[in-house]
Amino acid sequence: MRNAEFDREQVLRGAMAAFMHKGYTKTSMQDLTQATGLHPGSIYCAFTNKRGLLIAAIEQYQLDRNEQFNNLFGNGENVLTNLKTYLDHLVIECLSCDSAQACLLTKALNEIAEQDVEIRDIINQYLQSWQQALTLQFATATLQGLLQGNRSSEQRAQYLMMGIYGLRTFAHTHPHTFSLSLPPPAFGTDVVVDI
Amino acid sequence: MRNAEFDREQVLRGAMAAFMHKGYTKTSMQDLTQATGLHPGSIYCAFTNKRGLLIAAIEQYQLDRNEQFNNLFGNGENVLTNLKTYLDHLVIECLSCDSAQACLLTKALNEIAEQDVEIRDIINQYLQSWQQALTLQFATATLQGLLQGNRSSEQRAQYLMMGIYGLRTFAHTHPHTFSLSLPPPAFGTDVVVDI
DNA sequence: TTATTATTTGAACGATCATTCAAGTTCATT
DNA sequence: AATGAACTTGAATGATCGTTCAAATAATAA
Repeated sequence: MRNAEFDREQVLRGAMAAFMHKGYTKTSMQDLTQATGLHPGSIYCAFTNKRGLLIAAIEQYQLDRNEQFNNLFGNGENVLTNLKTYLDHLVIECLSCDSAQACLLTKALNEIAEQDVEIRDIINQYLQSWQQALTLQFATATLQGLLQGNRSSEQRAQYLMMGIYGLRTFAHTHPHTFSLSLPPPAFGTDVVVDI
Repeated sequence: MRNAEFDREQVLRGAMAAFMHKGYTKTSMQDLTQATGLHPGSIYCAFTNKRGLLIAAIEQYQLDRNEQFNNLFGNGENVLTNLKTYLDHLVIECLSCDSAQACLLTKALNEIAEQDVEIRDIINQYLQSWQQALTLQFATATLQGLLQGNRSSEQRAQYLMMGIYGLRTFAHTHPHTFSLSLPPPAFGTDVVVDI
């Protein structure tokens, strides 16, 4: 017997960065050997495929985002405060303007959703669980009497997801002048109570 | 002398469809010869490049969208009514669930923005002019006393663009059950007055 | 009609792609 | 130490990619 020499998470984060920067199709195996430090044979041994590496990278992306989410909402703070800081972090991330500003899930969804149903379903499942986590936060806020109006928590979460999608694309359209131009209205600090 | 035999618009619409369906990188020249009816040599004679064909297709897309926009807002109707039907059309288009539901501009922006600055700038210029057209509509509505609140027309247009981006991505995430699940709250008929 | 010029055709090209595989290496087990 | 299974290596493979080009064709101008 013999164990793999590489650090799986480190490899997957390298692949993530490559896929986010160039997109799936344009990222060559040569790019991936450089980004992961693995030779082609090792990649195929561990992940079957270039496609398998993408799936594994997407899974790791989801795990990382999930941990980040739980770290933020795991404290006993006010739910609305947490939601606001969550959105603030998102806006800041979009402002940073590097290739990591794109969400690997939506980026991959845009590129290959129509070609690969299996990957599309995986991505949609992750996005759905993300939305459900937001729904749970809204439900908690409602129970604590922090929210008004008669919209359901599901609706609020769904609408917030749409807003986040829009924010990310919007950031793409303003790669340089995002911070100089008008900040997206009602995002960051205001949007939560508006919803 | 000799003129081209093909119908330029028809060719570009075929290329548009191919690029929207498979994305730029995954659309091969073989796909394009089939989608346009042109042989490789003719494509290179008329558009220089595969890249040149994409740029021309994007331009045609913008022209088509622009004409559609002007047709809707060119009547003397109430501006808010027009805005509402505009969004209704957008929602219906997203519901249709074919590959044309994606906007070629945002799709190309997602795929190659980071690799090709020139194309990114072209796309952003088109999106910007689209946003300015919306700004003009909001300004007209404001002059007619149809809108309340103290947000500027630029802010409203910017926010609406973000909403449209979000709606399109959201439609991607609900390819089958979009109409069965909750319709996106406050979109279609309500969002205009909310903004 | 003839000369000229542009377009069309489609086979061929080199480059690059994802993938394979046989040889070399390493470590857990005996 | 010897064994053997799993991982690593990186050159080789066939396929496909975008692109080219010389010959054929067609339309305009003279």
